[in-house]
Amino acid sequence: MHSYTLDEVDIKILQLLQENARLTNKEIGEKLHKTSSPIFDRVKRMQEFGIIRGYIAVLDHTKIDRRTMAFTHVQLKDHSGDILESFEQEIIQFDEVVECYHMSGQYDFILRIAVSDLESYHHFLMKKLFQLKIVGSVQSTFVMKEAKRDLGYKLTVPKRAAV
Amino acid sequence: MHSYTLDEVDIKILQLLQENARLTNKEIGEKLHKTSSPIFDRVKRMQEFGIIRGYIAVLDHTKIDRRTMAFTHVQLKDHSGDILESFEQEIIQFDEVVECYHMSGQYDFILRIAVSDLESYHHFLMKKLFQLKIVGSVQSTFVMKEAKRDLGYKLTVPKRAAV
DNA sequence: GTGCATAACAGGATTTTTTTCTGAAATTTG
DNA sequence: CAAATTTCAGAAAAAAATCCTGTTATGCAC
Repeated sequence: MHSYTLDEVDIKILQLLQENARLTNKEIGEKLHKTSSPIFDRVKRMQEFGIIRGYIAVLDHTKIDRRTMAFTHVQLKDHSGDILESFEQEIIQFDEVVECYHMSGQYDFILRIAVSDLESYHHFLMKKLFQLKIVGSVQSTFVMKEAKRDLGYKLTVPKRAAV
Repeated sequence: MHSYTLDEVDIKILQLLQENARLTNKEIGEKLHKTSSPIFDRVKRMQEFGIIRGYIAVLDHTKIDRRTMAFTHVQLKDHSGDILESFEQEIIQFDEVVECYHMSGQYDFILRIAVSDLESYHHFLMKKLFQLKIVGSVQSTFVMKEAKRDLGYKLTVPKRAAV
């Protein structure tokens, strides 16, 4: 079988696991009025189909010396395919860069940067980002408040959701 | 005790759990040349101290009808405290808004939007974001490629990391 | 350095969960 | 409606989490 259509039970399981991946199959089953067996089978199948990509621990970034978060908007001087590729390859090596997206529109890249403080951010700009000669303009903005940061997605039962 | 200093063993455990929260204590122990007991105790303590906030399943967003990702930069018409608060409260209710940050600098808010396609994005703008009368200007850019998306952080042994 | 207090750890016992298996019930399909 | 397939419950086995005990290691005061 090479396609998978999520039903309501799958959706519920995914919603629960997106909130708390440590729920036992029994606990999930109780919420859905089932035993642990079908939960086990469904989770296993969704893993095999790549719907569930993995399970991770979420840390409090304020407690591991990453209090300062910024979005850094980067425009390159040049836009040949090779240039884009090599910028991308270099920038994602830096630990400060936790996310890097190649964007349409005004900016070529949006980076999410997580560092301990402004001094570290300055160091990142000077010693790392600006060292890449292809960088044109950079615009930095800092997160003052995280109003919402969902690592999961709200799910709905799809009309056609074969994967 | 009300402070916690992470040592090398804690750091290693956190690194491993950020990659794969399904590792057993025994497996982690083997990598660190310890039995499962100290791993169990340390993980439990780091949970109690809020260093580990939780465990979540990571889904493939392309397989759950959230293929289109955008960053939406919002400027408000007004900046009184109440206005900011109420915008924030309203915008985070929408399922399309998976992240919302109150920013310093040019934009007041950066939103990460995850939807199925451009039509849905258009719908979000017209029927939801633009309905909030306080919204001044909006600039949308779309993710063409996710070059890097780390949900965890690289950790280093801190000089002083009491929490 | 010595002794004391504390923290870290190994090993084992117990409980809980995962995982596998089997057959019955429900659903789908022709 | 009958056959095929899927979903599920229940039980059994294997593995993991959890708890406990005592020993070793570590840090600290003197």
